[in-house]
Parts: sequence; C-alpha cells; structure tokens
Amino acid sequence: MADSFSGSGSVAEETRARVQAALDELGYRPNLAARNLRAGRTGLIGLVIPELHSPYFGELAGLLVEAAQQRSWTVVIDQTFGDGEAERRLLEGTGGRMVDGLIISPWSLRPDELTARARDIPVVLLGEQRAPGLADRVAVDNVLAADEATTHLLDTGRRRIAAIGLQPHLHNDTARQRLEGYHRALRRAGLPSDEALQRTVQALHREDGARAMAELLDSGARPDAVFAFTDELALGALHVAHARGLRVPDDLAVVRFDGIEDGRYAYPPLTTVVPDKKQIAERALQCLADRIYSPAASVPPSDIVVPHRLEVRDSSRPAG
Amino acid sequence: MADSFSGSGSVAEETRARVQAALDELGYRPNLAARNLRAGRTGLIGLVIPELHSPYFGELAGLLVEAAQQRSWTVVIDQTFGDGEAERRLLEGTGGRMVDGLIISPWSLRPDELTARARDIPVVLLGEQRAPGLADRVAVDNVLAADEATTHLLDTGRRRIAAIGLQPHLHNDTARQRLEGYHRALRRAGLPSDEALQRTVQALHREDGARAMAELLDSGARPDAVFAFTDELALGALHVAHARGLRVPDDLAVVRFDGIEDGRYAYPPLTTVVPDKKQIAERALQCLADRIYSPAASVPPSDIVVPHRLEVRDSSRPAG
DNA sequence: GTGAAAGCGCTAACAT
DNA sequence: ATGTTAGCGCTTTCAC
Repeated sequence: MADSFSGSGSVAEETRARVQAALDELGYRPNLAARNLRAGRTGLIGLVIPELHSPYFGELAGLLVEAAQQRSWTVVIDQTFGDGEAERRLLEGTGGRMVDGLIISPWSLRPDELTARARDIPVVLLGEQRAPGLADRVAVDNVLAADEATTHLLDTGRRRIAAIGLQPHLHNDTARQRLEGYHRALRRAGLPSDEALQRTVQALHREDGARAMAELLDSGARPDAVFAFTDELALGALHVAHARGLRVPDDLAVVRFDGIEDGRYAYPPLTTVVPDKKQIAERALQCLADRIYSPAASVPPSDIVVPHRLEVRDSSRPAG
Repeated sequence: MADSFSGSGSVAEETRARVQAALDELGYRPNLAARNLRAGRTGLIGLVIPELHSPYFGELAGLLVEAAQQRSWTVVIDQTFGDGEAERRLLEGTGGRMVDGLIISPWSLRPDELTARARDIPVVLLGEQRAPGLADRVAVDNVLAADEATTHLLDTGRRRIAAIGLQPHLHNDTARQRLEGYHRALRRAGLPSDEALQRTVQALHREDGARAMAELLDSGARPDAVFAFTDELALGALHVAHARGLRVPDDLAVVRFDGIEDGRYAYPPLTTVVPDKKQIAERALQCLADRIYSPAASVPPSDIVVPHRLEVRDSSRPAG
C-alpha cells in the first residue's frame, strides 16, 4: 500500500485502481508536512522582492510563479519594501528551512550580508547586487541598455537629455549602472554631462517621477528628452509633462526602462528598454533546479546576463 | 533544552542565554517541516488568483502578503489564468494539506465545485461567486458601484454611455452585476438600454478594451461616455480614443472600475470606482484567522461587503 | 529544573 | 507481491 500512491512500486493494475478508489472514497489526502519531513524537501521556493504591487515586480512574480508551477514548485512570496532590515530577516528566515531555494531581489542589502543563508540553501540574486562565489545572479546589462536608450534619443536629435532616477542613498547599483550607460552615450556623442539634468528620486513610484519632472521643469533646465530609469518614474514624468502643456514627443521625448505593459497604452505609447523577464524567471529557476537536484556538483555560481531590447514607440519619435 | 527556543518553558535566564549562544554558534535553524508535522499547522496561506501580472491582482496580492506577514503567515501563490480546470486543481490540491487556509478568486468555477476542499480547510472567496454555507466571501457591492459610476456620467450630462466588459461566456457574475448597475442607473434616468453601446470582451486586458473601443467607434454607435468594467479595459479604450483623435473628456468621458494606481497618472487622469482593497485583504485574512484558530465555533460563513468610493478625476469632467 | 520518550504521517528499506 | 519497521526533527508529556 505504501507505494500505491507514491507511484513508485510495481503493483498490479487492478490493486492500484482499487486503492485509488478507496482513497477517493475517503477523501484521503497525503499530509505534505510529513512527506516533506521525510523527503527533506518541501517543493517550496521563496521569492523575496521589494513590492508586489509595482507593475515590474508584479509581472516578474507572475512569470516566476508560472515557471515554478511547470516544475512542480510552489512559490511563497515575501515583500521587503526595499527595507534592508526586512531583506536580512527574510533572507535569513523565509519559512525557516521550509523553502528549497530562494530568489531574492535585494535593494538595500550589501553582498557580504548574503553570506549566511546561501550556505544553507541555493540562493539566486536578481538584479545588480553580486555575491561573488556565494550565489547565482541573473540580470540585464544595465550599462549597455541605458547607453542604447540614450543613444536612441541622441539619434532622434535630442541634445538636452535628462536622467530621472538616481538613488545615491541606496546600496544598490541599478541606478548607478543606468547612469553610467547614460554618461557613456553622452560622452561618445561629445556632449557634456549636465548635473542640472540629472534628478535624484527617493523611491521609484509614479509620484517620485512626477516630483522629479516638476523639479526639472521648475529649475529651468529645459530638457528636450527624459530618460527615466524605471517605467513608473516615466509615467509620473509624463503626467507632469502633460499637465505643464508640453507635447510629447515634440517638446519632450520620453524613454523608460523596464517595459511593463502599461507603457504601450500610455499616451503617447512609451519607448522602452524591455528586459526579457520571461528569461529572467526561467534562468533563475534553472539555477535553483541545478543546485537543488545536484547539490554534489558544486559548480561555481553563474552570473547570467539576459538579453533586452529597445522598443521604439511614439514617445521618442523625431521632433516634428 | 527542548523548550529553550520554543519560548514556552520556564528556564533559567542564564541557561536560556547559553543555549541561544550555542544555537547561533552552530547556525542552527529549526526544521519547519518537522515543526509543522508536529503542530498540524504550516503557517502557510494559499492564494489562488487568475493572474499576478494584472495590476488589480498585483495590488491585491501585495496587500494580502503584507497583511499575512503581520499575522506571521506566509502566502503561497498560484495562478489560474481564469481557467476553470486550473481553479479546480488548485482549489483541490494547493500544497496538498500544506496550507492552513485558502483564499481564492474564482473566475470560471461554479459554486458547487467549491464544496470538496472547503470541508478540509477554511476557504475564503474573493469576488462575486458564492458558495452558500461553505465558505466566507468578501466582495464589493458591484451593482451599487456600477450604478454610481453610471449615475455620475449621467450627472455630467452624458446620454450615450457605452459599457465595455460584458463576459457572457464566463460563469462569473462580476460583469453581470456591473451591467445590472449600469442598467439600473439608465432606467432611473429614463434612458433606454441600447445594445449597440454594450460591448463584450474575451478577456480583461488592455488589448481587449482597445478592441472593444475600436469596434464601438467603427459601429457608428457614437458614445459620449464609456464605463469600462475594469481598469485595464479603460486604459485600452482610452488609448484607442486618443488614436482616433477624440478629446477626453470633451468628446468622450471615461470611467472605470478597480482603481489601480496607473489611472491616476493616465492622460487624462481617470475617474474610477475604487474598491477598498486593503479592507478586502484584511477581512479575508480575518475570516481565515477566525476559522483556523477557533475551528470549534462553527459560525456560519459570512458574506462581507467592503466599501468602495468613486474618485472623480479629469476623464469625466463635464464636457466643455 | 532537567531528562527521556512517544508520536505527528509519511516512505525507503527490509523481511516475509 | 505484500507486510512490517524504522526514523525524518520537532514538541508535548510524563517521570525523575
């Protein structure tokens, strides 16, 4: 009987059917806690992200949950709201030993703080933060992508390109890398970097983008284009541009990073850098699978760069 | 030693400290699978929703995860993509007996199919689907909310109000109730219900809203307002309105349901019915908590109506 | 106040 | 091909 529902044994077809019938009859369901205890595995994957409600992480989480389902894993989600303390606590404690692996997108955590947990279970880092030798990492090439986005704006004739989204206060290289790409493109074009065109934001929501855009316009910096480091920042900036009567793209071109779907239906549709999120999800799970199923083969952590593309839409058409 | 980290026993302060030090030293972490087996609880709550990437469910899931964290619960998420088969499978099988309770937002599932699982563990239904006597349910008053939205459009002088979002092919009352509210408002105003102004959609995404709007305009129905049954439908419809050169709100007013944040930053900002999602999350978890912690007191399932409000923004200002 | 033991429900291994 | 047993790691109980 023991192996009639675990599927492994060699049981007469008829016996198996009878047992199955009895199980159905009684409404029996195996106790997963016991099975997990026995197996030393839970089939659970932890996902630790800053926030689920932001479109970027919502989409990413959706893809991860979907990809996990295909591998018969279930995802448990925790949110950190970008708080370093929460990241530490969840990295350390997500479900105790209850998860077989962990995918974390750290905002405030420094690499050396990732050490402890990565020794227990496989950990995959999403984003720029690295933990060399300790965890796999999946990310896009932010410098290159930002360079391409900026270059695109230069190609359409813009010369006073603003950058919205600097976050010097975070232990997080994302913004720094996007800024670097922006600078690189300007430099190649022989343009100076104008500090007045670069705006810091506290968080990455629409309201932060709106505030940065308002400051930018009030400062008299007179941008003819905006490169927003995230989608939501771009939507906020766009909102303010409209409110101030600027025509997009004629008076102001807008390009953004992250490629959530809203942007396609924004007015006007927003040009965007689109990271291949499906591949991010897929590769992250592949990393976990490799380590969970062959813990022996201690291959060195991989550093995976997933592709991105620039989708040009109306918000950055050449000025009329 | 047994109760030194479970916190319950009466242990000398010094002993406790020594043990704690030893635990830290060794990097010991309790095995949750064993603890769960013992306790008969997992601390896991299942959340089964159609899709995580849609803004509405992303926001709701975020709030649920947050509220669950506060109760020391962890949320495991599964997506159904609105597929009845997946809903049935996940309702039946989410984590086997691994979750202490289940929150499900069914799209295609009929009430009687909810029976089986609800006998095992507490189940809370989100949305219109009811399972009288079997599960708690949390929802907004869709009829009333739709009535208010439509009435608002009537109050601003619109007379040819289109409704986008009918879904006659689904076993799902949401669209039906919103349509009912729409009809009720028209009737009260003494206006006829014009079938040409009511558009069916296959799914609830931006592209569906765009398609419906395009059909509507092509059909020559000449609406002066649109009531979209979801946010995403509204954003798609708005997109097409812009593309066809319609001025919003002058040529066409737009009101939508669900109140995701994008709408505030759309152009123009969209008037919306906002269900109190925070309260939805809070009440749903409260239901679970009540049943999980006092299974004895078999109180009858509650049918909770959470409040909503109409946020008027530019997209429905009186036509100029 | 401390230590020993039983048992949660499952499955892999072994004995019949 | 079927039946029995041991033990996963924890916590509760009971004995000291």
